[in-house]
Amino acid sequence: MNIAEKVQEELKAEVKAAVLKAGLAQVEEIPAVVLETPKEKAHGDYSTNMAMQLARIAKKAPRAIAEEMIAHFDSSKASIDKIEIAGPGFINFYMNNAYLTDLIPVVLKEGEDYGNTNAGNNEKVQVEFVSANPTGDLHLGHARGAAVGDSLCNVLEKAGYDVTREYYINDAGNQIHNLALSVEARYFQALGQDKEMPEDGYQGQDIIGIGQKLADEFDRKFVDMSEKERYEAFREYGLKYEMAKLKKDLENFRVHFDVWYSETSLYTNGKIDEALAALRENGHIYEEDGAVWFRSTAFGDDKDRVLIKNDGTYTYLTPDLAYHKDKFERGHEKVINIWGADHHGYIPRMKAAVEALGYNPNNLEVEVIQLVHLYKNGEKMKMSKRTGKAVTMRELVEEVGLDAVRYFFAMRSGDTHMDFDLDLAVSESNENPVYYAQYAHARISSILRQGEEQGITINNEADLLLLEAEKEIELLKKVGDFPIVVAEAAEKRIPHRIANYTQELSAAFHSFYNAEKVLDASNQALSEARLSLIKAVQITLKNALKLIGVSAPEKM
RNA sequence: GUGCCUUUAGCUCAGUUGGAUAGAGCAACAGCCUCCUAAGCUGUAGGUCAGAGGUUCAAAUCCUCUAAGGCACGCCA
Repeated sequence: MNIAEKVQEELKAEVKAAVLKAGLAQVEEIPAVVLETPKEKAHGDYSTNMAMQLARIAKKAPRAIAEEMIAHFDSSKASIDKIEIAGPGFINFYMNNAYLTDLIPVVLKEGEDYGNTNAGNNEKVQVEFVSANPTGDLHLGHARGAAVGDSLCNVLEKAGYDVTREYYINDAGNQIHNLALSVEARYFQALGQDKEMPEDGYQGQDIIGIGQKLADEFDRKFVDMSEKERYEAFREYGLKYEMAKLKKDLENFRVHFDVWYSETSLYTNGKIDEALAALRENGHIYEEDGAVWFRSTAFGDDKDRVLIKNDGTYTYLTPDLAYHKDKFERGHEKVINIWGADHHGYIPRMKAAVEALGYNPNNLEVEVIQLVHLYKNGEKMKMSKRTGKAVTMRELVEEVGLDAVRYFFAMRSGDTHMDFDLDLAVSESNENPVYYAQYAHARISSILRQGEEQGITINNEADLLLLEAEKEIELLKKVGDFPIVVAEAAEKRIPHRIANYTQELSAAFHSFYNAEKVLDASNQALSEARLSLIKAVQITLKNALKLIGVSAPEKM
């Protein structure tokens, strides 16, 4: 348990003890102790609303209850300096902040592990994200999903969950069929022959590129093949090419997957049949109009869903539910899907399927990522995937820079519609929030370098109790919050909380930097203590930025 | 028409167990570099938390209704 958490736990225990000693309520009546950090510094370091919560149980006025509680407080036990009653009945605690200096050696020692907790209890969590069809370039929406998904995975890992990152490759359905036909058309076109694109073909530049590449490399080799052979060749080549590109783009986006799960494998290894058999056995399947249906309405869906079309092929849902069955069979306790907003209507049927297959639908969590609108020169940019006009993830990164893109997406909760201001993201100025945190890191690095030049370095014997200025204490508190923030972000699946935190921590540092000088040749002891402090800040900031996939530069 | 998401400062957004005077960045205004990076700091101004009811000691937060914008409602994926 980290230090800040420990202090809070002690305090909570004392609050509870005081209620009991004052005879205000029975043990089982006491609500969970809520400690919060008041927005106003004047309201102390922590406050609790216990007195107000007890008003009904103890049948007394909140302020009177607070009085009695304070009378029974053992201040020595929980590093409390002063207690006050305020407002309608808040009890404010002013802590003895000496404990905070204990934090620094811990951070320095843990280094990149600082912030790790076992809040997740090693729970096995599988996160599926991006999972874009391998039929074209990743676009803006995928970039957001990738950024949010990756950050969430990082946060979960740091908070002690056992995370598997997974990409579901839709390599079996209609879209691959269309990909093959699109490649074929582009190939013939590259050879100067007339060939129309299929109706639902992929118009993207990259497919034109494949056609050209095949023409350059193999010339007329495919023209002479049988149609079937040619189709198979293009299908395979197109898929391989697209997947390689996808993986590379994601690597360049600092996103890594543990498992690339092939939809086709569900066909070949019998998982689809197994899933269908399981549903049939449980009586959730019926036939009508020549099709096989899943009675998903029995599990809260608004209509039943076709699993096998009357032409004998599966709908998209069928392999996907087999995939989800497999996710749980592999022992994942929680399965998290990160889906684009355009798929949100799909959630009830997948939850229904999970339940029908015998699993708890609450263990399937779907995080919906809302659309991104790109703005340039104050105008909204129009885009369409069908015509291949969408801005790709690669273009976005090239234009804006990776750190800025990751940061912009990490800043915002995934479930809000987002406006992405290209001009702001591109600007290398104080208008761009990504530099705020990076600049803090670079500044610290610079001070540490200069300290070494001046012979003032971090010293394990430094007297950290010298750190008592207001800005120092605030900065230390922020550093101490980090493990709690990570755990909260993980539990609530809100990775944007981390981006938020980097701003808070940076703000505390910049403010400290302007108020106090770190390197002071005339005060070696204080300089050493402050060096330790900023080193701890640097470590924390770097760890936080790493969680959201943003680099921590030494110089800017 | 039905379901889901959104609506908070001029703009982009935090506010995720209901708490005290609703916050940050940008934009605006006024200051701060003989001093560790001014991509910074300090201060000022800026709000009917879309609207109306309700729940309670207390609501931006929970419930109901209304409005506006977005997305989805396929034997497509």
